[in-house]
Amino acid sequence: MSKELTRRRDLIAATIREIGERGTLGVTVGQIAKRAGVSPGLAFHYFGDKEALFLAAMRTILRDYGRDVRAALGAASGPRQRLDAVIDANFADSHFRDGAVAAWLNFYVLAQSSGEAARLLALYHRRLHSNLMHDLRPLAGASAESIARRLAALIDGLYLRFALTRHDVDAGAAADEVRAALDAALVATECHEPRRAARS
Amino acid sequence: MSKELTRRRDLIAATIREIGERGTLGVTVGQIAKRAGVSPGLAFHYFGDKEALFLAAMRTILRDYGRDVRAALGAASGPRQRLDAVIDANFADSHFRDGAVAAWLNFYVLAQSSGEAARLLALYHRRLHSNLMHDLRPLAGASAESIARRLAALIDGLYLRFALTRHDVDAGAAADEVRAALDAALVATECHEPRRAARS
DNA sequence: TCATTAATTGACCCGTCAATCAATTTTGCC
DNA sequence: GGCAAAATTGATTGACGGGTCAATTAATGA
Repeated sequence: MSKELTRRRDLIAATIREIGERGTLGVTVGQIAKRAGVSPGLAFHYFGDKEALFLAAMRTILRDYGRDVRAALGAASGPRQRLDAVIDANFADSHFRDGAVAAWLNFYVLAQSSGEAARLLALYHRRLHSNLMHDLRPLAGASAESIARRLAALIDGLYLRFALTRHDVDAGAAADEVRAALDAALVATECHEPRRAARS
Repeated sequence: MSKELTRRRDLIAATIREIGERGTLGVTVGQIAKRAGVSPGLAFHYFGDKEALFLAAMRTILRDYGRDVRAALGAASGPRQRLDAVIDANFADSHFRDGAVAAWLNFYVLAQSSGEAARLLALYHRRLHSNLMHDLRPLAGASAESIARRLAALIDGLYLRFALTRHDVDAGAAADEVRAALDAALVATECHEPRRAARS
């Protein structure tokens, strides 16, 4: 039984690394199995088919992400610190390591045609949104909803850009950009009522 | 000779639609050719291989995007109006129509392993950035650079989210979000350091 | 020790698909 | 009409990859 868990873990890790290396979900199950030091048949034995293996890998990535966020929140106190923690967690090294980036990109593609992938993606969206809302509400009141939407999209967009720009992937800089946007949004709501958005 | 142009156009249109329908670059050249009302061989005759066909399709999408932006800018006057125009153009219907969304997602995946795709993507990034900078400089001065980076990422992130969320793809709402972010950024810079109007 | 079960292998099947190419049709031209 | 060049076909090839499965090996335990 613990043998099975080990195998599953190994295969999932191999899936992420292999996709990360080749950049595409078009890697073969054989390549993944080989990297896991296992025969191709075993991957099918444990996961059924290739898509299920990939989705298991994404579930692992999302679980790790959730763990990181929770850990960061645990060490923070007060709305602003907690928001910073969420932002930092979204650009933690673990999200750029291995093949997480490539996995995410392929995940987006798959989410268009796979109901399960779409479900998982929606889960991520909901989690991020509710994490932001929790600490944005006390700071921005009625504007919280709109700010949360913007921050979430900004996080995704920055992740995309930083991930796809070969040269220097400095995750810290991305987190700073989000913080700057958050500052601007908060200052703006305090300073003066935005005409188009909700009032604070 | 104009026959060739017609064929190329048809094949490119078919590529975008086919990818849009299936969601993946994993469509076969045969399917694309069939949709274009042409034999598979012809696609290879004109484009060489599948990747070249797809990149030609992306070049078309980017060219259309550039055209939209230029048209919108032509009808605008003053920095703020021009920024609004750029933002609107980025969420014009044409970017969501057909298979543009699916093409973009697969383009991101390909940009990881194809130099040409990466080059094209960088071109898009540069264009967007310089469009934003042109009219942000007079409005935000020294903050322009950072605001432009944030707006560009926000645009990408919102596009992703709106594209991947089946239910309500209201592009206008996305544009409003970007405008709200722009307002906040400008208000924030004004509040922070009440400054004289710009240099350019 | 040996029998039973679980884990694992890897050869194999079968469909698929990118790419080729010889053959055929169409076009353009005199 | 008739001829050369261009356009187009679609059958074919060769490789490849997902998934299966019968056979083999390891673990368990009495």
